[in-house]
Amino acid sequence: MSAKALPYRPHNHAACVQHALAEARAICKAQNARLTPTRERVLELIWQSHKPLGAYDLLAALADDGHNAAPPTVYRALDFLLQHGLVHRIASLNAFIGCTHAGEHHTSVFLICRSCRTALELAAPAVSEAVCQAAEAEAFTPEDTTIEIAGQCPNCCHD
Amino acid sequence: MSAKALPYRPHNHAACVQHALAEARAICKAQNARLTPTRERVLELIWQSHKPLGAYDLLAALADDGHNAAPPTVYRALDFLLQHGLVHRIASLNAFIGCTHAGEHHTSVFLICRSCRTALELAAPAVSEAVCQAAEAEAFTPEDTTIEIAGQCPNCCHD
DNA sequence: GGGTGAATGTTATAATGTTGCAAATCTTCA
DNA sequence: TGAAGATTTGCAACATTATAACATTCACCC
Repeated sequence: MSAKALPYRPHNHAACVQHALAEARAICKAQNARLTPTRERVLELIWQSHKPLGAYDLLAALADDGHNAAPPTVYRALDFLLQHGLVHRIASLNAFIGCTHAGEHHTSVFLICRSCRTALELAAPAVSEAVCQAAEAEAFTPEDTTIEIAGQCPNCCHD
Repeated sequence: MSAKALPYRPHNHAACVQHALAEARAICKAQNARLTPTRERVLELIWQSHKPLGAYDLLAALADDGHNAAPPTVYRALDFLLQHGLVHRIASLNAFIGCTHAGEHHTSVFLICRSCRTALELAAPAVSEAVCQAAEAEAFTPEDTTIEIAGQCPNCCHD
């Protein structure tokens, strides 16, 4: 990863997935959390693309595996992955995507293309900073920040 | 309105509502849009508080009015109000709130208290600016921006 | 190898949002 | 006026997203 692996550019996506899984294993080990087969499989499925996936998409994918799962199975796996910072929930889409900054404390900004549905996660410290200041000016204590920008990615933006 | 009518401070809320309704009528007139009784009633209900309301809350409130409405009634009214910039949707809550900057072009930031559920809408130009720059740096064309900060408002924040 | 807590399976249901079509209402213009 | 056309509403069914409650299985630890 590192250095501008833009999701909408061609790239070795298998490596992307492998990297994410390896990092997840390391993080879970460090936190003494159990990355069970179901949880790992859900994470892998989420990483199959850079497009956010719905819980029921994941459910269908598990069904294709032969795993006859019910909704709670997926939601529980997602809760676990969210809790450990391995995936993010995209509120404006009711969907989930792999975290590209797992392990680091960060406030993410998501650029979500309405054409190809690819989502790019940015750390965007300047945005975080501005948000914190705005909150502080209102004596508000931020706990959780949702920043999602829908629009056109460079690939899909034909003026 | 104007000059810091903070929603979590005591204020003449009836005036708040009246102001919002008057402005809505003016905006619709100017845009040649029909603010029908149902639409106006939904807007008024949304303005009953500074807490975002769910579509089914509105549905229940309409039922209390004696208006035996089905979900599409509410969702259509909400679509209209959204389209004309009279309300906002809070994606992280699946809920709706009156717009305090109706008529102005703006990217809003919402400060949403997890304790009292009050939501404050800010114009926050510095945040908008930072977001635009982050998007531009990725050659991304923003169309719609969702910025929602959950946390504790000054009233509810007891260290 | 039995006790304990975590994880999963299973069934049902809640909450949120949409589609499609018919009836009513408003607007327009001859 | 009054009929054509467009907008709005009523209504029934359904689709999607998420959770509750309880039983069962599994992993771990002595």
